[in-house]
Amino acid sequence: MNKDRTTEDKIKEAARSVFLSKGFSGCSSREIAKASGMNVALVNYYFRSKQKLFSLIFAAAMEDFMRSMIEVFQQDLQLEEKLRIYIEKEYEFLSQHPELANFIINEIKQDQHSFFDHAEQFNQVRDSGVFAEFEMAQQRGEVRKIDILTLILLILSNCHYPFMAKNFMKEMLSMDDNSYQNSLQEHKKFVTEMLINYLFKR
Amino acid sequence: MNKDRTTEDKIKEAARSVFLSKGFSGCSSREIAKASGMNVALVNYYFRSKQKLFSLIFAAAMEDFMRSMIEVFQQDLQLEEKLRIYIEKEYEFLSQHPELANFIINEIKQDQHSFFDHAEQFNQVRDSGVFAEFEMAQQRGEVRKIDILTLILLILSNCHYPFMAKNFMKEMLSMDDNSYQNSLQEHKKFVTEMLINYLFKR
DNA sequence: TCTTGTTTTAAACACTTGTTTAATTTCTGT
DNA sequence: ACAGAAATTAAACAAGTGTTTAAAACAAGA
Repeated sequence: MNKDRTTEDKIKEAARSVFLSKGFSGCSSREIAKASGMNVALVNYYFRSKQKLFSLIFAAAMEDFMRSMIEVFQQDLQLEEKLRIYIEKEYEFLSQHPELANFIINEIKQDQHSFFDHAEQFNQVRDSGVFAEFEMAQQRGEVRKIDILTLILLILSNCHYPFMAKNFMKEMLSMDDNSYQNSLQEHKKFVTEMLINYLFKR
Repeated sequence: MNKDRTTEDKIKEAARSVFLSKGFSGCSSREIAKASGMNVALVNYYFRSKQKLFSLIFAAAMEDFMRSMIEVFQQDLQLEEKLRIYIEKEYEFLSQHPELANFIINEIKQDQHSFFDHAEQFNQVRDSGVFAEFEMAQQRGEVRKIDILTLILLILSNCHYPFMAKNFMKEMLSMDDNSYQNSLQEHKKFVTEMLINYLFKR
């Protein structure tokens, strides 16, 4: 069991929740303070500035966001299995953190002069060797010949977008939240099948 | 040749540019004024409020964003041709308006209590009859049996996400803007092939 | 109890926000 | 040239912004 959450943790949790749903420019320090039950001065007492607090939250969110990719790609598995498991994990994870994809993609886009470094997670993906692995499988004729960007885009598009465009899709098809979430479970199967069919020769 | 752009138009163009790159909450009235070479009072003189100006820009952007979908789906073509042409048009359009997908998806997401109505464009999509057409083709056994949400998601994911995640992908794969744009032209072909292969039986 | 350091608070700071005012300039038709 | 309307401006408004200050409340060890 946990001890009482400290004030610092309460603020951090509130900040995460507020930042993720509204973005850095969409909320104020006072809103975060109020959401945590504290006042503005405490936010800066513990974290020095809104920007520093945000950087903290963003870095943690980035780790979460990239975890399944890094973990699965590093495992010793057949490429096809890696893809299956990654899709499974990503849908499961994003179902529980539906705002994360939007948050990361947006804040990276806005981060004009690279305020924070996303380098570490990206390096881990590159260093996992999965790209080289894919290229070797291409040479053995096991997988379709496409470039790495296309490969990653095919995968991430179909994993991230369904969560990022939730409200857009809900309004276009007049769906409620529940049936959308449920339908995504079905969608996951089609995405998996389509990608495997397309990428792997048999 | 155009006459001189009026002040109203200058402000509207500046507003579009600023709103699209920073979002509603990411910019100020004064920033828009400055970008148009005018001052703050003029912005409200012509458009009454930041919110009203934004609604105007958003509605126009929404029309642009949905145009290819509506136009192509309404045409009298085979389903497979519709898909081919839609992907082609969407990539061409988003290449010229790379910020649009992000803008629409985000502002709809933030629009908690449905401030503006996106209903019209969505209705036009539904009224195009393309969904019923797809379901009939399913019954004739010409296309794979999947629900409409999955169909639309498969298509939009692969058309929108590559533009929405541009900076994210560029950083992950250490690419510059030029080579990314070029690679997307290749990507388009793979997406088309994959979707057609998967959806249509032959 | 007193002291020292930490945590919390209300208040203030300077600056930005969206919006409005009232005065001035520019235009237009007579 | 003049009058009335439209366009433009600088300035002001109240409210909100991120951040800091200085005092108060609290904790713990002597």
